Amino acid sequence: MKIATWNVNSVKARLPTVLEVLKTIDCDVICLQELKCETDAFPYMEIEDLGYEAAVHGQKTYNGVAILSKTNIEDVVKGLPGNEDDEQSRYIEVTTGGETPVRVASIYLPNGNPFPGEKFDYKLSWMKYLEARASDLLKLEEPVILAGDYNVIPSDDDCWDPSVWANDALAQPESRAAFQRLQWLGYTESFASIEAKSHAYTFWDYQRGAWQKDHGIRIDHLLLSPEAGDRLEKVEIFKAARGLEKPSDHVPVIGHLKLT
DNA sequence: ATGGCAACCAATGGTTGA
Repeated sequence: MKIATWNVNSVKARLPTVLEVLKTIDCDVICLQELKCETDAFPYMEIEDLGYEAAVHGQKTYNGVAILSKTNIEDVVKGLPGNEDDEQSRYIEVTTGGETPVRVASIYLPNGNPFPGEKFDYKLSWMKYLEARASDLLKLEEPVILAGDYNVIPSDDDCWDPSVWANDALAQPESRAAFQRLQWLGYTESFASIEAKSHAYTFWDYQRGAWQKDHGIRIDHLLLSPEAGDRLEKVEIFKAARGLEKPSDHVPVIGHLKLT
């Protein structure tokens, strides 16, 4: 199984680009974030034409997450369980995969800037609910994949210049600790576990020529339960997506799992 | 000199993102 996570930064504003990239990477499951459209406005037809079923949790203007799968999607959960009062569409979870079912979540974790402040508090609170849900999902003892834009730079080696990010919500010790706690629960951070490369990025700002200078950060991650982590074969960052016309500022991260 | 980009909604600018 090939599974990807990708923050598209508006599915409507760059639909041709999105469809082209999805065709190129040809994954079985795709987790999308920052749709910036309401659930009913999602381009279901175009996505179905590529062979995908779609589960969508959208909202007007901001946020919005989806999971696309080439096999049947079941047991859809919209919103982070336990955090039902959250009005922002940042979490969707499904079971898919056909004969070898996997539980998959598409996550758009709050940015948290400016730090410190209310938005940072919201980020940390959201991460606590995510940790509780992640813990519950382990009890399934099945392959679980928590995929998304975590808005966390795990270490100083995951950005081009730590000093630039020192006061940013994405690199705060509290953000990193909350991300680390997911791994202490038993989840494997795919890229770090088998690529072990520093200064590999998944996001480059539109500003200041960040892409041309390779001033990026690594904030899009695939976290795997033990049942999925054992079957991880390869992780790719589809960097070419950032060089296309009208690109998203994020690129897809793709995990290859050998599921029997 | 401390910005510079892009999307969105609404409106010819403000908000948000990372």
